[in-house]
Amino acid sequence: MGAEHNTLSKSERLNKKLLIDRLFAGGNKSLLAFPLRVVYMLVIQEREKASILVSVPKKRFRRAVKRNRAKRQVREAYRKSKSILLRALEERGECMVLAFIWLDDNLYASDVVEEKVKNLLVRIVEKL
RNA sequence: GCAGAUAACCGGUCUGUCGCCGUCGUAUUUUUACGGAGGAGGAAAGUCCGGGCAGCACAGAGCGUCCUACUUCUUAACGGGAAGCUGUCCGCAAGGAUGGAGCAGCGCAGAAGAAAAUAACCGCCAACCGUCAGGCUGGUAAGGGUGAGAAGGUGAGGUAAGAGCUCACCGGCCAUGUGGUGACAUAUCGGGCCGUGCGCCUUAGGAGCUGUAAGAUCAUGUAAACCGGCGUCAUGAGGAUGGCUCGUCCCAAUUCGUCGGAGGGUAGAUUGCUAGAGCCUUUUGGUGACAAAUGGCGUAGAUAAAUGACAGACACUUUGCAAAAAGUACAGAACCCGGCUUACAGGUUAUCUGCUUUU
RNA sequence: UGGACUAUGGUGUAAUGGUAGCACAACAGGUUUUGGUUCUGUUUGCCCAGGUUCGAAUCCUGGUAGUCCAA
Repeated sequence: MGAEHNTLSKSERLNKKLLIDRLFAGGNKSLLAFPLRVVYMLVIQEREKASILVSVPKKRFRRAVKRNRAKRQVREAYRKSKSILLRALEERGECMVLAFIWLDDNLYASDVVEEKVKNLLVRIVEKL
């Protein structure tokens, strides 16, 4: 696995209820790049270096088609640019859990979303 | 040609790069890697009906409660569908929308109006009283205004005035005949003949409850819940049968303590999970919904939830002389089916209707 | 995913199918030197669209928005 293989398999998705509860319980850092907010937390040891979760509230888009599109855009953007984060984590030997939350009522073009995700990842790496 | 009606169908295509989820094959101890084949809808939506499937409950009868309600069919079933009957409304038409068990009995109907059902306010007529005004007694449903609804309708005869009081026609009801499986239609006859709406009610048919987050298995683990034994406390005939009654069943139940048995919940994994009242072709039966037979097909299975992102080309629509520009609907499986309802850019086919033109 | 329910002035909340009330708020006027209190008056409503009915906030159907429950 490297920068050449920009995969995003099932094991990189966050689906453990306990971890999600801890992530949103409070006290964790969050960054904002409108229309996205990211919440992240360092964890001790997981199978993957970083696992993510994308959330688009039903209040923002009532129709499932638009919700799915927003989630797919964010996932795609993370898949393309996750090497920024992974390299930094590998240097420090730590693991991380992230949650992306959609905040706006409108859809955006894919390149805009990708730019915002990159921006967030770079800022996370800076703050480590 | 234009404008419509009905029914059925489609609802973008191709190429490249990078990915996601099952599955199959090969390699590999596993991890994993490579390759093959596949991967959202007509509504997947709303969750409005009906069923399958699963768990729990369950001797039975009557009543109650709830649902359905023109007829005949269709189906696993339905409140759906088909074909018909009949009333009302819309449309020049093709057609469309919508209602329809029964009326034996009972109740209600604001305001208005004399009166909302064993009708006399005004009016009309007659007798009596009075001085002319009028009063009083009786008859009268033709006229008046109100109202959603006013005592079958129209005409003629008749009468003091009127009145199905009588007659003709129309409507309605009863009986009989004919046609139809039937709703019903139609013909004849008869007696002078039913106010409207809603509800109760009556009749016929039907309905156990919960839902795949059901349920099953595994692993961790042993509770204050369950079962049985023993002891103990107070009460003294009850408890169960989904609302009530009858009937039936239990003969002990309840409190606390103790011993033994059994294994519940939470988080997780696997399963349930996709071959099913399945889809397509042809033929036959049927007006049709649909049914039967023959042949063929293998067709998503996720779980904080995959089926995608980007680029290019084409196609279609609108604007435009052109170049070109803008746009390409509604919408995302969550156990599975049958319907219903709602949303939907644009397009195709068939039959039919109206108008117009030509032959 | 499965199920239950609600929608009435700016806010909270009533109404048996028959004129939509009440309280607070807002506004205007009176009282007061002024403000408050108080008195009088006014304004603003049945989620949307169909249907049943003589008549619908109420009954029925379909939408929209919101709330709750199971986990």
